[in-house]
Amino acid sequence: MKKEVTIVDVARHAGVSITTVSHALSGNRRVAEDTRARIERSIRELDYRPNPFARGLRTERSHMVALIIPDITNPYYPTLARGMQEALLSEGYQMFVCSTDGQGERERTFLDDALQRRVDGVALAAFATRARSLAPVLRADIPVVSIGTTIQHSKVDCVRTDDVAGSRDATNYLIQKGYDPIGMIGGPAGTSPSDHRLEGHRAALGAAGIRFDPRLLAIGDFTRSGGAKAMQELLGRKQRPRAVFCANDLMAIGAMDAVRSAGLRLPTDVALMGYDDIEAAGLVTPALTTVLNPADEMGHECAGVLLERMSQENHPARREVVIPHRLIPRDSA
Amino acid sequence: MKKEVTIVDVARHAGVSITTVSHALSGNRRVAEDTRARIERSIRELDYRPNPFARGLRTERSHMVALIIPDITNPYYPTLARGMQEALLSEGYQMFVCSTDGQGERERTFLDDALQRRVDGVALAAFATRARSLAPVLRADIPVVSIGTTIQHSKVDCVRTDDVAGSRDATNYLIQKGYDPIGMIGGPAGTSPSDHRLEGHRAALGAAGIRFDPRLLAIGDFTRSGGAKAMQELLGRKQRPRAVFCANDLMAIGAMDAVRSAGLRLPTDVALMGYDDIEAAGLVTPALTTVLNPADEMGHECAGVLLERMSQENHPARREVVIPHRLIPRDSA
DNA sequence: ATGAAAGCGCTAACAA
DNA sequence: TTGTTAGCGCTTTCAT
Repeated sequence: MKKEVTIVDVARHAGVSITTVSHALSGNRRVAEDTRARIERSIRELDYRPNPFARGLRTERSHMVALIIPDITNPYYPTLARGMQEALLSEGYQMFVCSTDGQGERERTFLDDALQRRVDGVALAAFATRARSLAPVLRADIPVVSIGTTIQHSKVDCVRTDDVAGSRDATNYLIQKGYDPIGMIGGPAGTSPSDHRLEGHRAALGAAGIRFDPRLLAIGDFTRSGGAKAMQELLGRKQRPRAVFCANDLMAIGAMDAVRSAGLRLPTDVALMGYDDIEAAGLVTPALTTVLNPADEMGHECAGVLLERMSQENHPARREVVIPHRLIPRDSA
Repeated sequence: MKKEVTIVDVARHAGVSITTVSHALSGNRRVAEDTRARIERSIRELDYRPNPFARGLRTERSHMVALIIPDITNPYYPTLARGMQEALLSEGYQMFVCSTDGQGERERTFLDDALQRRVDGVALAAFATRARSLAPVLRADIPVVSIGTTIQHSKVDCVRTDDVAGSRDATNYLIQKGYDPIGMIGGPAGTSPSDHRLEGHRAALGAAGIRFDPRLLAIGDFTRSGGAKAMQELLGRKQRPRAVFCANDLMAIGAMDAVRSAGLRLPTDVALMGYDDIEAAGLVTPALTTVLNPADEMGHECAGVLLERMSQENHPARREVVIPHRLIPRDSA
């Protein structure tokens, strides 16, 4: 294990002080052209890489952000992660991804770990999180962007789609197609995307003069198997829905499984809609009619919002970015 | 922005020296039971979190590892990433994921970034990488584990499945089912998984006394659209294959697309096999017959191998872990 | 346009 | 069993 090259080595090699090397690197003050050239040559020749620990110790910045998501095997999130990382990389930030995999307490664990590692920002796509578990992060003045959910706190930015409108559109689509009755598979109550998607669903029914019937609603956990179970439930009830709007694609795909195992046909016996437009939505048969929730763009926006906050001392006003959704008609409804 | 709590604050609050606090934290030397209790109480009361920069500056360890993968939207990799992170977290390591998205030069960029950030280990699932671009990492004595590919270097561990045997099994399965002729969609030549999967394919044909016909081979890039294009090519050739073994599931799914757009039926006109058993393999219609390449377990093993190397000073012998594969018969062949 | 030097918060060698 | 202290490699204030 040979010794690491430090700024001292570079300074000596270039015949300047370490101060000058530091400034040549950071651009924080003017350095004569030829001096800078000499320094750059030394850096190259010695293969010098500034030590991030020493740097961080002084500056209290890690150039790291944490992305906390509920389920990395839900293809929506890798796409989001990629969009976000793309934008961060170009500004010299790295990102680490924490998947809580449905374990609520892991969200706090991850938040804690992020704090401990002195991340410069946090993006949170969380179901279980209340503002309370964010308290330590906010106290540390670390920028937070909430994905998909508005968090009521003056310092938490938000990037989301209009879930209410998206679900209204979806349900309207089913209404216009003439399906009756129309059911829904929602997410756990109290999590914001669930609540909003249910709200939009009810709004559309209401506007069409249809009474919302709680017996046509089942609850899943946003996974495929959760969707299957919820669909089984619906199929077992007295009044079986003719069409079902599912709060995400994964549950819709699970619902397909259940419809098939019940010996029913899609979409002849039961029509189905999802939400997100993950890639699998186009792969399944029949291809899933769904609402596009542009993961890639969401990721980009999250990065943008965080970068803005991380770059300046003066705190800009709270931002709430709403990304447009779009209905994607396919074969399942 | 209030001042951070440091080890000095803890020491003062507990009425001991910072040395003792440090040792209470690291366990590197005995601390009297009541002293330790007092320190722990102070830590809790002050909400102290050791500064990783200061720590890293002294210890030269970041407790970070980098995972470099070719394509995060290929569902195989998120699963692998999760398996790996799971195992790392329990040992106090974090991981950041770099998806090169088919851009060969980004592999080097990421490697460089990892180096700069002083990661303690690197897991590399790379196509484009030659030992040469690993040189700086190896020079820095950073443990590297190669995923899926044996890299000829005494210090690079490897975790992989037996791709040759897996593809042999797959092709044998097609032979036994009586399909004839049997084609293949491979990956770019020169990348190890491609080469091995092709090798196994040819071995199976050879053992069955079937001559390998290069006109039954097309090359894709491991993506869905690449698979579709390759399949189109095969369908356009004079001798159309009756069954096609694809080097991964994503390409097999793409091949399905192509078969359908050509107006042919699956598996009646063309049978298809994949490799990996990603979740989508069970979702498509007909469900894809494939070879299980256990991503989760691979991730765990990678973490294990890295942790072992990172934990000890004495360098254990090079390790090559081979994870068993398994054929998953479904409906596409 | 450049340097000298303080100090960020920790670990570990040395001392008691 | 505990404490004193010298750095780790950098940024930045204050000088020149």
